[in-house]
This record gives sequence, C-alpha cells and structure tokens, in this order.
Amino acid sequence: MRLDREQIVAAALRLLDEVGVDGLTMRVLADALKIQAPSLYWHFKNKQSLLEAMADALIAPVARAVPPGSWAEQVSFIAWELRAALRSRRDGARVFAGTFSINDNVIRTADHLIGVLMAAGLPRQKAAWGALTVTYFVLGFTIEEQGAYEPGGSEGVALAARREEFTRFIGDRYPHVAACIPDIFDGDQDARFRLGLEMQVAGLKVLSSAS
Amino acid sequence: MRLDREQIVAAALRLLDEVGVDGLTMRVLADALKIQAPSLYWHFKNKQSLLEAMADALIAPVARAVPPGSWAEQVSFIAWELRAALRSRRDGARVFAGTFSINDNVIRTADHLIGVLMAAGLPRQKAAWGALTVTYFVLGFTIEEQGAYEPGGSEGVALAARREEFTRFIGDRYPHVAACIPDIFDGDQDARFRLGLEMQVAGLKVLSSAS
DNA sequence: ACCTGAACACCGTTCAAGT
DNA sequence: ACCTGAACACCGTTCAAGT
Repeated sequence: MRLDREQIVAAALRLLDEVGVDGLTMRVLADALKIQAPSLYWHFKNKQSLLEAMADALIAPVARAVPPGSWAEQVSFIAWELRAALRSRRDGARVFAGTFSINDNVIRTADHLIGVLMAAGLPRQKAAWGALTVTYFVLGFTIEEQGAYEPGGSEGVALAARREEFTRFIGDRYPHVAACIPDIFDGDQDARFRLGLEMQVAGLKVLSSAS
Repeated sequence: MRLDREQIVAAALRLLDEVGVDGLTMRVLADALKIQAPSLYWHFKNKQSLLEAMADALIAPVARAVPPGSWAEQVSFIAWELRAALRSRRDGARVFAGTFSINDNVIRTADHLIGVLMAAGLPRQKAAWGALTVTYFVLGFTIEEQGAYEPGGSEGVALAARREEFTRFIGDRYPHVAACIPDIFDGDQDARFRLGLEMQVAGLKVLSSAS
C-alpha cells in the first residue's frame, strides 16, 4: 500500500500524457496517487529531482542492445531509439531537456555513442564532441516536433490554425520561407528526422576522414 | 514617463542577466520598472507574449547583413551570429526555445538560411529541412552551454563541483565517457561549436551532392 | 518508515477603480 | 491611455505532528 519512488515516477509519467509538463504539479500528482502533496517530499527532495527520475525512466530503454552493423548504422540506431523514447510521453523531450542530470541511462547512451565513434576511428575529442552534437540534434528536433502538435487535445485544428497564421504573417516579404510552408507543415516527421540524422552521420564521416 | 513595450522589453532583458529566466517574474520586473505588476498587462496580454517579445529582440541583430562568400561560409556566419545573439543574455537560449513564436527576426533568419541553401543547389524541401536542422543544433548547443555555467554567480566553482560529481558517478563502469571527461569539461566552447557546425555544413554538402 | 494538516512565501492574472 | 489596489486561484516547500 505504501508508495516507493518507482511507483511515483510511473504515476507521474502516466499523468504527463494527460496534463503535460506544465500541468504536472506536485498537488495534481499527489491527488492522482491519493496522498497529500507534502508526502511526495519524503520520497524526493524536491520537484526537480522527481523530474530527473522521470527523465531517467524515460530513456531507460535507449541503447540497451545495439545490433551489429557499421558505425553509421549504430549511431543511427541509437538516435532513432532516443527519439522514440522521448516521444513515448507527452512533452518527453522537454522534461528531459529540463534536467541536466547525470544518470545511468544517459551516461550509458553517451558511452555507447562515443565508443562506436572511437571504434570508427575518430580521435577521442572528436568522438566526444560528435556524440554531443548528435544528441543536441535529436533533442532539439524532438522538442520542436512535440511542441508543434501539442497545445490541447485537437491537434489537427491547432496545426491548421498555426499554419494559417504563419502564412498570413509571412505575406510576400519572405519568399523562400513562403515557398517552404508545405515542407514545414505537411512534412513527414520521420522523413525529416531521417534527413537531419543523415546530415549528422555525414558530418561525422567528414570528421573521421579529416582525422 | 509612461512606459511602452520597447522599454519594458529592454528592462526585462537587463533583468535577465541579474536574475535568470527562473527569477524573472512579473512582480520582479514591475519592481524594476517602478510600477505595479498588473500594469504590465496593459502592455502585454500575458507573460508568454512578453517572453516572445524578449526573444524577438534577442535575435534582432541576426542575419541582418550576410557578407559575400561561399554558401558554407554564409551558413556558418549566420550560425555564429545566432549563437552570439542567444549568448548575449543569461539564459538567452532557454528564453528563445521557450517561445515557438513567429516573429520577423526569426523568419528573416530562416529566410536567409533557406535562400543560401537553395542558391547552393539544394532542392526546396532539403533546403527547408536542412535550415531547421542547423537551427536545432545551434539552439541545443547554446542551451547546454549556458546551462553548464550558470547556477549562481560562482561559475568556476560550480563547474569544478559538477565535474567531480560526474567523475565519481562514472566510476569505471563507462570507460569511454570516463576518458572523455577532459573534453567535456575543459573543452573550449568555441572550438566545440566550430566542430559541430562543421558537421552540419558537411552534412548539407552531402545533401546537395546526393541532390 | 511513511503520511497528514496547516502554514509560508510566493506565482500569473483579472478587474474595478483611479488619473 | 496608462496605472493602482485588492483579490483569486494557484504554486513549491517546510515542519510539526500523527501512525
């Protein structure tokens, strides 16, 4: 009957899908757990550390087992897994980005990434920095991707409204952006991610050949 | 004597350097302006729209005049300008990332970027998506860069403490990360940015040759 | 060991009223 | 047109007290 940290984190992640990160307050979470808000402070020293535990749980599945293949395939595999993990909950990417936390799961992911790049022949520093760069890409992409669709339940409507406002704002002052509106708004997110990821991998390749 | 939006935004940006984005409340801002908090709502419909105006002002200098050069040089120029603009205020990158706002300055930057890439021969969709990818990199990099140094005035100490905690946490379980600690913590930020940016440009190059 | 009740010091925001 | 005073419905967090 008594709660432990694991159950609280699980409930918090479930709630995240319902209310989003801005709606996830200590009182709302306590209500869902049928306890009082101050009780949460017995398990977590503050809200930030609860969010860190949530971020940790969120990316727990990432880079557990990387299948054999070229280094480019392995980097891509981890990047796809990371995006999938962040997308698995509403506002997942924002929750993760908000915690600069050092936890097992994030380190394991970094370790895999750096290891793959070093095995590919990158010098240590370039492997480390290259791994960080790929991670920033995945995180930035996913934050934006989740931000575009989220505000309220009726996603399609909100997106259409945003597109119209955007089109009106552009007018004819910014011809390049205007021409790209279909790409920005209809774009297949998976295809867009694939292209961005190809850019990162190509960049890593150049880093390795320039040694 | 009476205030307008411009003066409020300027004061808010000044305050940002003192108190950070988490300390920038409507009451604190009102105090600095020697008015009462509710008065701010005559000028801005809510805090979000004030933050959007701040983000707009923050990147106003970006991509105003792009010097002649190869497309790779021009993309790099804009990326360096964007990072500099975000870094010009404490938490600048977080303020910017928090507003998914459509404003003149952000569109002008995107328009320049897409225009340069299309002139370089990229098809429209790849130019649009490539421009977004570069932007995510700059934003992600700068958020992390500012996050590492900020918590409280005594930056050097906080960083050293973080490094020690990090080293202890890693132990010998993650050899690749352990070997990279100097790169992650001593790293020259400009050099790291340069490398990440080179990756983006190399990726764009591959996109254009693969057409 | 785990939880409650009451309280503190804040938030963003609304709104009638002032000048 | 611009600002104030008072208030509302919240926050995160502390702390003594309960079981």
